[in-house]
Amino acid sequence: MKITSRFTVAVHTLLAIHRFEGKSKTTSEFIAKSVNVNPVVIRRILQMLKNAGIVEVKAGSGGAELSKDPSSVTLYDVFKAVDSLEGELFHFHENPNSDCPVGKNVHKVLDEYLENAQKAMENELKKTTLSELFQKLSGIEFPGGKTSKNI
Amino acid sequence: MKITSRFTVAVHTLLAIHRFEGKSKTTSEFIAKSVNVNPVVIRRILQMLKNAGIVEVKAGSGGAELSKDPSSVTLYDVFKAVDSLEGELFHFHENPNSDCPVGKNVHKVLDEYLENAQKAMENELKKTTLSELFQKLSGIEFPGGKTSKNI
DNA sequence: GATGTTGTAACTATTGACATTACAACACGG
DNA sequence: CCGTGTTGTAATGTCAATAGTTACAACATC
Repeated sequence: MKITSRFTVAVHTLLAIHRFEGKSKTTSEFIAKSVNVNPVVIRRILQMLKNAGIVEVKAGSGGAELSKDPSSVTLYDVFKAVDSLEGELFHFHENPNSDCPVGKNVHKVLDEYLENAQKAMENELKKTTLSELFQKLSGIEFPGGKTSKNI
Repeated sequence: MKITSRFTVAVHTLLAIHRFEGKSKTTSEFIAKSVNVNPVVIRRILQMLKNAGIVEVKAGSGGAELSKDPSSVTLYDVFKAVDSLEGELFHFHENPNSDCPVGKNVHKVLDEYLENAQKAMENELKKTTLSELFQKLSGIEFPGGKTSKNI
């Protein structure tokens, strides 16, 4: 039923990369401690985010940073980068019986509505950018209105 | 990543119950042949649909029928009946480190957007009723505009 | 070159969906 | 009221996918 935790881990990772920019080197091990998973899981996700052009990862020297303006990266972009293995949210049963009028036509009847539902979800994710999330985190951490730079 | 096939199987089942009303006894075995799964899978799903008040199942004599006006049952109702085990579409990683400013606040930052995305999907499912699906199937089977009653 | 990190493969553990078998409970026709 | 066919449900097996873990070569920087 559920969408992989890779998605929330990826967002957490991006929040951490931004939050600790200039303060700590955001290695896979550092991020892994914040998320509370194995560092290899973070490396795999960083790799996917890199392939999507969202982050740069520094092999050897260590650490990762954003490679795009966070106001141009939406939750949908992150979702697609790490979690859209097959692209289909709903799982249709495999072999409806084409000798039955229902089995023969069930895809024609249903597919349209399933696609629309998935798109509605994705469009909602498109509404939120990373910079909004960064600001929201900042607002929670520093209710006085300061940014994390002002510690 | 995917939502269980129980959902599409349930819709298929409801389509079959309606399509063969008065023509064939829609036993779990009959429906199972159309869907192409084990009859027990259908019985379990019929049970869930029964618990949701969507169908009546006749123990002993066999067969199932709708127990609600199909124009009052939406895809969302079916979805909730069979697939909403925990209610959460997204899977948040379990134990973000509360000693880290990101881990401590990641739920406060993200939850709202995840809920909205799920609701957007669910609201889209609420737009479609069973009677629309029945009509659409009929339109595909009988492009001349007749209903299945006119075979 | 020493050190620390990434990139990635290989293997394991765990979970969940679904298939399958089995059988008691039940309804109805004869 | 018994035989037949069906449902209701438990128990078990199978399989795929996620995620955890170990291991190590490739790499960058001092």
